[in-house]
Amino acid sequence: MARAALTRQRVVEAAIGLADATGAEALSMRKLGESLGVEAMSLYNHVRNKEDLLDAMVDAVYAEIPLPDPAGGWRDELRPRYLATREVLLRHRWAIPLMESRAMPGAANLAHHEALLACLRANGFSLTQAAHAYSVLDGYVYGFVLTEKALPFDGDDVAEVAQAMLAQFPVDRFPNLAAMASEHVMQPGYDYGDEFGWGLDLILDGLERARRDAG
Amino acid sequence: MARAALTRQRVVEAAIGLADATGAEALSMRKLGESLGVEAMSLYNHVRNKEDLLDAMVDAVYAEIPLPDPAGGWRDELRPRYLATREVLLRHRWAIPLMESRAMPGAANLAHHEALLACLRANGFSLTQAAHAYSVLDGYVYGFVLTEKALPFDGDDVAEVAQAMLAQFPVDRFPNLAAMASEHVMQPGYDYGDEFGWGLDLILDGLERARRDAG
DNA sequence: ACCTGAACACCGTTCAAGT
DNA sequence: ACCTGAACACCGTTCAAGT
Repeated sequence: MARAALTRQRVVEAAIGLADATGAEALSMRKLGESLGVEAMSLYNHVRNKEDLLDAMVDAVYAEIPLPDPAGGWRDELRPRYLATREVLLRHRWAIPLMESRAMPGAANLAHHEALLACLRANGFSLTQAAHAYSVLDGYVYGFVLTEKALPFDGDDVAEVAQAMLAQFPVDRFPNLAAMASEHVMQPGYDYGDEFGWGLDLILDGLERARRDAG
Repeated sequence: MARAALTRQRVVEAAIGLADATGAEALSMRKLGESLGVEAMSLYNHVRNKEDLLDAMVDAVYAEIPLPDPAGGWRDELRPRYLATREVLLRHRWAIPLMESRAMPGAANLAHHEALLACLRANGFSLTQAAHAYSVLDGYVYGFVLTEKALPFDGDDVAEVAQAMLAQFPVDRFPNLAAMASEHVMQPGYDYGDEFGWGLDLILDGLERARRDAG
C-alpha cells in the first residue's frame, strides 16, 4: 500500500505541521518531501515553488480565523474575532514574519477583510472610519503577537531569563526595567498575554467614540 | 593601499546597507564579505555567526530611534518618538520580521524601554499602567509597519495592483473591498501612512483617559 | 500525469594553513 | 591577530529520464 496520493492541500498541511513543530527556518523542500515519504522534487508537481507554498500556508492561517457576522453588533463581532486572531497567530508563530513578504493577498485574506468591512459599514461606519478601524486593529494584533513572541516573558522560565538579563545589564543603569521586572512582571499571576485584551478594549472604546462623534 | 581594517561595527554597517538595498533574504555571509572586499570567512573574526550579526543589526536599528526625555510631558515625548519609530522601521524594512526571532534584547533596545518607562512613570503612570501603555504602543507601531509593508498601497502602482486584484477576484464577491478601493484608497491624496497618526492619537487619548481615571 | 536521480548554483560554518 | 582555501553538510530548482 502506497501513501495517499499527494495533493496541493496535503503538501500545504504538511508544511504547516512542519513549521509549527520546528519553525519556518527549518522548513525545507527536502525535509517536507521526507515528511510526506516522497522526494523533494515531487512537491513541484503541486506547488509552483517555495514562495507559492509559503503564500498558501499564510492563507491557510487566515482561513482559521472566524469571520465576523455583518448582521451582528460590530463590537460583539470584532472583539472575539481579534482574540481568536491572536490565538491563531500564536499557534502558527512562523506566520507573522512571512506575512510582510507576501505581495498578493490570498482568498481567505480577502474574504476576511470583506467580512470585516461589511460588519463595520452595516454598523454605521463610513468608509473613512472603517479604514481607520481596520488599520489600527490589524496593526495592533499583528504587532502585539510579534512582540509577545519576542519577549522573554513566555512560559515558566521568566525568572531565569530576567536574572540573566539583570546579570548582563546592571540594575542601577536600568532601574525602571528592574522595577517592572521584579515588582510587576514577576509577580505571581502576571501573564503578558492579558495585556492584549486591555489594549484591544482601549482601541474599541476609541473607535466607538469616533463613530458616535461622526455619526 | 588596502581597505580600512575590518571591525565589528564596519561589518554590521555593511550588512545593514546590504539588507536595505537588497532585502534580508539576499544577505549572505559570502555577499557581505564581497561587499567588504574580503572572503566570507574573515567575517567570523568579528561576529560569532550569522545570528550574532542579525542581533547586532536589529540593535543598531533600535539605536536610530530617538529616546524620550523623562523630564518632558509623556504625550509630547512619546508621540514624535513613535512617528520616528515608524520611519526608522520603514527605512529598514527587513528589521521587523527579524525582531521576533531575537531571544535576547540588545543594549539599545534596553535603553529605549528604560527611557520609555522612566518617562511614563515620571508623568504619573503606575507600573501597571506603564506596562499597558508600553504593550499597546509597541504592538501598534510594529504591527502597523508590518501591515503597511504587506499592503499593495505602496508607491504609485496602487491603481495597477488594485486592477489586478479586482480582475482576479470579482467585484460582486467583494463589494466592500471594491468600494474601499475605488471610493477611498484610490482617491487622489490618499496615503495609507496617514492612518498611522490617526491610530496613534486614538491610543494616546485612551492612555490619557486611563491615567486620569486611575490617578 | 506524476515521481525520481543527477546536476547546478548557491548557502553557513569548520578547520588547518598561511601571514 | 587576522585572513584564506578547501571542505562539509546543507539549500532551491532544472531537466531529462523513468513509470
